[in-house]
Amino acid sequence: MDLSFLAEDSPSAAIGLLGAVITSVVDGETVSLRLNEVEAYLGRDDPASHAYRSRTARNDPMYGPAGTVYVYRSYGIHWCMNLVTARVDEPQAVLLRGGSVVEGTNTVIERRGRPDHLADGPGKLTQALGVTGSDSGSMLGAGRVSITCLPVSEPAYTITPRIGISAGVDALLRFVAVDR
DNA sequence: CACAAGATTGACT
DNA sequence: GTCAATCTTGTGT
Repeated sequence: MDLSFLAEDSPSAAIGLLGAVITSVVDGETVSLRLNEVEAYLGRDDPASHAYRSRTARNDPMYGPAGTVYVYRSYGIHWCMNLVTARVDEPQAVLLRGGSVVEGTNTVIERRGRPDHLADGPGKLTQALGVTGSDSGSMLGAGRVSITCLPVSEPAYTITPRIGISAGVDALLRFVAVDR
């Protein structure tokens, strides 16, 4: 799988991820999601980014190479998953906000504890894949998570401001696939 | 060292 | 629509 597009700036990488299929193998169970909602975070100049201030133990993976997985705990309860983009020491990432299950539906229903709303939110998507903080810092394809399919054609998408942030609210960096 | 705020979700009124 | 759960970072004392 050619993941070189992840080395571009996060907005470009985010668009390239729309329609891509991400797969995890956790506890012997394979789950695949087609991504349809992502957000770009720009790093040091982006007040909404975790890398806006200093480099810490949490955001350290953001400074790694494109294709690094960055997972953080949200509101003390959920895990949220990003894919690092751009180059080393340039802390950019794409937050995976939503997707549709294309493989392992039964496993996802079991993990989510309900038959619907399986991956329509960053915390839900991460739980569906079985990804936790222990996956943060690992590399796509080398750990439990990989990209197994890219969009076949240019994805149709809409652009909106990002969700759930209080700084940088004007930036149009959320990308939602039109044809889910 | 104390404490407020957060890239959210699900249960409840 | 409203609200609690729960932990880590960043900032101030």
